[in-house]
Parts: sequence; structure tokens; C-alpha cells
Amino acid sequence: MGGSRIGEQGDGVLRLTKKADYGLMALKYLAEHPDSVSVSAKDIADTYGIPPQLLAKVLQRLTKVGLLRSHAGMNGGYALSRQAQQISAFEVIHAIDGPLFITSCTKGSKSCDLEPNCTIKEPLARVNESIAGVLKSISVYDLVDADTAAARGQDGLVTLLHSQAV
Amino acid sequence: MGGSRIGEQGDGVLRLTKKADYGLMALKYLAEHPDSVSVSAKDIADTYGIPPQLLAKVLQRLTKVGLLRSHAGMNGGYALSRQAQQISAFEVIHAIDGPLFITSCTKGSKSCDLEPNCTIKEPLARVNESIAGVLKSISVYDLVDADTAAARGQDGLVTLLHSQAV
DNA sequence: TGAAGTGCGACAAATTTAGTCCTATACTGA
DNA sequence: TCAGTATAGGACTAAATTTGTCGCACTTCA
Ligand code: SF4
Ligand code: SF4
Repeated sequence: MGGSRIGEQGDGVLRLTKKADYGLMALKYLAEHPDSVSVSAKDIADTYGIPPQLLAKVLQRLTKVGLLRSHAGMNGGYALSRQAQQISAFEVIHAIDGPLFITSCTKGSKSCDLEPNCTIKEPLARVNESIAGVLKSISVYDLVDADTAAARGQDGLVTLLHSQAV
Repeated sequence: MGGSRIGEQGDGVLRLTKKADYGLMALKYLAEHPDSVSVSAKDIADTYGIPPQLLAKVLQRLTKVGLLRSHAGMNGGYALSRQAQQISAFEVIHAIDGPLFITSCTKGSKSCDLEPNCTIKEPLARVNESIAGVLKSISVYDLVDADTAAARGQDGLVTLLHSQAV
């Protein structure tokens, strides 16, 4: 195992995929340009230097899930289907990369084969919920207005913690 | 892109590595057997069906970082170097998989090339801190006594949120 | 009708993770 | 003192995932 050499590790565990990253950037861009009726994938890709075809797929997925409205043809493109405040980072990531599970088990298609005698599955599920909570408390709007994000995130998280078991 | 087919996604984003999983299981096991002076990697691996050599590496890393004490030779093995309550999930994951960064950038070896004109880097760094906070509030002891984990986790998180910006 | 879009499946490349092998070294006890 | 058991760790292979590309069908509009 390459990464097994004791002195060093490949940095960035629990990493978001690039696609999720791209999706968030695109949504932020759309939130910042409410004037434009619709923006094409290519426009956004060019602005940030993202591979256009890849971003297109991401936006297609976000459209399919209902976070975006799309319009084909000339001057076509995408637009937010809701207010930026109403779209959470969790929804975006979920739409792009699927359900957020920190473990390989957790009722998905392929569960790990040592699930039967695994003893940390349950506690980790709780941790998973906490992390999901953090992501749910962040909206696309928070990405735009970074200064208010801290306050909103904090409030959101605290109320979340008070209303459900962690 | 295989995973790009619109209808489905590879499930489990933000996933922990197996190695981190193994490490947590092993630490839990050690916490549950304080009677034993030391437990060998093979013993733990056999109990859970983990590849022994791989677990050995994980335990070696945990030892190097000071979370475990090791002892070679017959009847040798590993033991916790601190109380289970004093070892956070964050430390374990950090030791095994390196710094926890949800983004590819964040001052590590290789930052993503669209960092200059990326606008979501800053907000995501905050999210990253929140997630790290969740992991820091969970101890190995919480994995053992799952019932108290909820309470402890909640307290830990709330106080964390009150003491630092999210 | 043709240029500019989206929608989507298949494919290839790159990267990361998982797991194995092999050797060296340390300790233990008969 | 020597055989056996265990940690320490580097090198390597294999599997899985992520990332990116192509090609084509379909839509819209000037
Ligand atoms: S069953 Fe246990 S080891 Fe397997 S993925 Fe779930 S938590 Fe990790
Ligand atoms: S896109 Fe932005 S946030 Fe994501 S890794 Fe690159 S610089 Fe960091």
C-alpha cells in the first residue's frame, strides 16, 4: 500500500468530491447573478476554469433533482429553482454524490462484509448524523455572504442539536 | 465517467477510509479489554475479520503518534497509552489518514489548480472546522458506551460551538 | 436550417484506497 | 542460546473510485 508508509499520509480525508465542489461553485455563481435569466454550463465553467462537460453533468443532476431549472436551445442555461437561502449544502452534495455516509455500511447497496461483528457501526451512524446536520445548516446563500455564514451556521447547528439526538 | 450516469451515484460520500474504521474498532476493542496487558494485532484482526497485516500498520501508526504503547516479542502487542475518554475520534482519524480537509485545497501538499478564482474555499473551511469539531467531541469511550455517547456528543458539540466560531 | 444549448450513456485516464509480501528487529521463555 | 512470536516498516500489486472525454440525440431560437 503506497499510502501506508508510516511517515506520511495522503492528505485530506473525508474529502468532498470535485463534482460536489463544482456544483457548489456553480450554485454560488447563479445566486450571485439573479439578474441573468439563465446561465449556460459553459459560461460558468469558463469563469472558474472547470471542465465544461463535467460541470454540465453536475448541473444536469442538480436539475434532475429539482434544485435548478434548465432551458435548452440558444440563450438557454440554468437558473436556481428556489431562493439561495432555501438550498442547503447537504442537498447539493446529496444530489451530486449520493447519500452521505461516513461508513461503507449504513443500508446502502454494498455494505462491508464485517458488518455482522462490527461494533462501531452504531456510534458512527450518530456521528454521521451530526455531520449531515452541519451540512444541512449551511445554505448556498451562506456561501455568497460569507460573513453571515458563521452566525447562521452556529444557530442552525445549535438548534439542530437541541432538537435531535446526536 | 462511470459514476456520472445521471440516475445513480456511488453511495457514501465523505466516507471514512477502511483503515480509519479498523483503527477505531481496534481502539474500542482495547478499551473494552483493560484487563489484558497487551493485545496483538493478530488477535484483534481475527476477532473482527480484518486483514492482519493491514491492521498491524494502522496500529503501528497509532503507536507512532502516541495513542498506543507497543511491546514486541512473545505475549507482546498494543495497549492504550491514555484513558479511552481522552482519545478523540478526530485524533485517531488524523493519525491514520492525515489532516481532515473536506476540500482538496486548504494548505496541504497539493492544492487544486482553480484555487485562485475559487470563491467557496473560505466558507467551506468553516464547514470543515465544524465537522472536525464533531469528531473532536467523540471519544473512544463513547464508542464503547454507546448509550452515553449521545449525551456526551451533544454537550461537547454545544460547548464547542459556544466557544469558537463555526 | 444551423448554431447554441441541454440530456445522457459509454469510455478512458488518473488517482486513491486496499491489501499483500518480504525483511529487519525486538523480546520472551524454555 | 535459540526458536518462536510479535512489532516496524518499505515495496509492490490489485481493486475501486474519481475525474475527465467523446459522441450523439434532442430542444430552442433566430
Ligand atoms: S460495518 Fe463497521 S467496519 Fe464495516 S463499514 Fe460499517 S462501521 Fe465500518
Ligand atoms: S474548488 Fe475551491 S474549495 Fe474546492 S478545492 Fe479547489 S480551491 Fe478548494
